Amino acid sequence: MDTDLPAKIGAQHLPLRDQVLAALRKGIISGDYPPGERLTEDRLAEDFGVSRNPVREALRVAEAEGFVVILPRRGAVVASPSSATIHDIFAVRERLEPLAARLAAERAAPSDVTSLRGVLEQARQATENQNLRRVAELNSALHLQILEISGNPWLASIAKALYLHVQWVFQLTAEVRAPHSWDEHIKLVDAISSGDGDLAESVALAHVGAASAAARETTHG
Amino acid sequence: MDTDLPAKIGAQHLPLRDQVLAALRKGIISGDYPPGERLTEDRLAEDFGVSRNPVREALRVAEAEGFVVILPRRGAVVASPSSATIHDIFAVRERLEPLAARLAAERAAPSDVTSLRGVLEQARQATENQNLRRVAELNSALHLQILEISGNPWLASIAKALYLHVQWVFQLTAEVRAPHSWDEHIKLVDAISSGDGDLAESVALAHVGAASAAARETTHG
DNA sequence: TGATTGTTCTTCGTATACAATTATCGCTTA
DNA sequence: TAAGCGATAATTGTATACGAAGAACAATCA
Repeated sequence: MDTDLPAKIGAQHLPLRDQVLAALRKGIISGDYPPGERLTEDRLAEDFGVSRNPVREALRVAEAEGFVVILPRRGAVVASPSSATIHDIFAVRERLEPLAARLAAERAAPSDVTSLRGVLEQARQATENQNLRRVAELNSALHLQILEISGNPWLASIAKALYLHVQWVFQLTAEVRAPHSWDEHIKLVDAISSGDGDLAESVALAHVGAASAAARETTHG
Repeated sequence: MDTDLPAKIGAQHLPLRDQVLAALRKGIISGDYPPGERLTEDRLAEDFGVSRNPVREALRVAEAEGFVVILPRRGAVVASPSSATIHDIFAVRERLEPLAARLAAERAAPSDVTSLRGVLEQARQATENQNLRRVAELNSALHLQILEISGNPWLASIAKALYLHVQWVFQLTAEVRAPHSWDEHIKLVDAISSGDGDLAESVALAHVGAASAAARETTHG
């Protein structure tokens, strides 16, 4: 109800509900709010220093996005992504990310390719410096950028949401695959910059497939 | 605030926000709230006989689902699905519905197959009776049922949302393709009941592809 | 032990208030 | 008449309070 708000949430000019939603997503993905944790409206309102109204609106959207489960009259709890869930998500990603790669290959402007190669280069450096956190960030950035380049907002938005959930689960277990997935990323960017949609699609499929297999091992193998 | 609420929204025991969301979706898809229409909170609150709070929560979710666009400090307007949008949606559906068909073929229980064939039979009768509205309903039911049978909730939820948008756009233009799409539906159910995932996937791809082509013709051809 | 009751916590919805912003409309002026 | 300007109205964004209903859990009683 007073000035501790910007400190905790950031002094943007976005509606509070959006700031709360962003903070909530971040808190959940980071493990700050672990799966199963009860999220009472009062508690979140206090955590973020806002009233209950923006919290409630943020919770509804978080539910639609699959981050929380709301039981009527009982409130919200952080969702518990099971291995079944992660398997289901990968099944969808295996269809969508190859499509995104194909579209990206067909539509990428030279500046897009330059930008993708920039990410690859930064990742190479981060790998040399053993900065795994940074490598993971760049991994994410690369995928999201390809989604944007695809030029299909529905595809981008859906795949992005799925990708967020994958990040969430992997952060909770422990990402191991990052290092050698970069060979695949290089091939993927090469395919996109070549403009060969078929090639980009098949490389992306192999890439997501490998990630999916690794996920299976990590989560219940 | 008084007793005109259950009359307009239905006396379910769901939270009002969910009832409002359902009514809002329905109003938008039916064309009751046409694209571009301003949806002020007070107006919706009056329409549904509730206060602003449940309306606001419903609007946030409707925005996440792509039915309305919310401009900060300026309120919500019904989204305007352009031909670009519908093209983008079909591009995604062409990947997801075949996957759903494959999974359904691989997992369908005998009761599922019976249920699907029941829908087909009802559709045959409705077609004989020239009941086009009913045919459209059954069309929708068949697709949604296959999504359920796929057993992948993420896939089902995403594809369902996309399908709703397709229905919306087609209702606004005028569905013509319904009659001869039922040959394809029969083939699809046959493929699913045969348990042949490859076949089901390719039939579904052809089916969505045909719908996509028809959509292109209708919307800007 | 097992069923019932009662207490407490929380959500859900309503109502209200008010600041900030945006839209509207009439008025002035060129 | 057309354009620009300013006052006014309408709407959102946020906060707060309150009552009702439901769920969980403990205490009571048969």
